[in-house]
Amino acid sequence: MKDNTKIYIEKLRSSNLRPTKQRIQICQFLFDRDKTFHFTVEDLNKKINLKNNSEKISLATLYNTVHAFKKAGHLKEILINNHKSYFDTNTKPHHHFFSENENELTDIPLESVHLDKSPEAPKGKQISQVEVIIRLENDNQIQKKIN
Amino acid sequence: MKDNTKIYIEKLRSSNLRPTKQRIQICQFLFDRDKTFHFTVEDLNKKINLKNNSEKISLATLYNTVHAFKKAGHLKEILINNHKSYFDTNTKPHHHFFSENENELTDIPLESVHLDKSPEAPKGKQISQVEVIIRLENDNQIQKKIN
DNA sequence: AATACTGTTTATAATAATTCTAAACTATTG
DNA sequence: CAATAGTTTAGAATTATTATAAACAGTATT
Repeated sequence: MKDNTKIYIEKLRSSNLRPTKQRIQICQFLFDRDKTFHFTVEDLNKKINLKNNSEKISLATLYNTVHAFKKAGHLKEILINNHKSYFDTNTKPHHHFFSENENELTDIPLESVHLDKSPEAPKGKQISQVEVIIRLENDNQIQKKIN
Repeated sequence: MKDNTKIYIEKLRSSNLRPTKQRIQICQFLFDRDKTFHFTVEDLNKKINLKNNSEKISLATLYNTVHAFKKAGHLKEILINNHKSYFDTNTKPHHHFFSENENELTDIPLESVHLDKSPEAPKGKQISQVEVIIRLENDNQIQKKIN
């Protein structure tokens, strides 16, 4: 079991965030993974405070930290439906599937979407981001059986 | 001053909605316009109840009605940021600019955006909608003056 | 037109996600 | 180690929305 503490302390320092024990713990929870992790703050609260037998991290701290990480570019906020914000450990630009039935986000790799036509920004504005959300619903069409 | 009342009564009836005076009034407010109208329910509440010297329409009714209209296909819900739902009188599929500074939506006509590559839906799912949100920020780059 | 039926409106309470507040605490700097 | 400035915390406040249940209003039936 390797200890990434130093790495996260560095990561935090370089973002002008003091490496407190809460932040380090959150880093480990969020970033010690192979796969991208999608979550709401409420998710994070449940999971990080259930899993850990150590002291609880307050909800306010989770909000603060997640926003600080977002500001620092370590998390991307994905602005989706139903008055919930989803956060994503994958900060590279990418697009999303959104399953309306499960209320769940999945990444779409950047390279499997391409826009060959897009409007210019209005005067005084510049494009800061282009986001494609492909909404999915359960396939309940009549299935054509072949056999 | 033409009276669209009958048209709206028909519209409501054909959507299985009783033509109540509140609903007719909301129809007139929303649909007696040339341009597309983007609004939140809170917006609608302020505007419809300020403008009118007639009796106030309760917030709950505005929520009910807006959702009923959405269900009936007369409004489109656009799921944007900050736990706010914007509604749009333009129900044709189209895309949006979202100005981060003003927190404001603008339509992008369908034909000025085109995807020439998009992923397939996962098994058991079908694509219900593709939405492109182009986020804008104020252009505060150094302006190159030409004269 | 009176009746009953059912959908609708309303004020208010409830919920959910998030932000604010102010006091206690902790990392950093000198 | 003391001063200071950033951080955490519980709890209150806020915002958008939905639920509730009583009063009300269209509609259909007679």
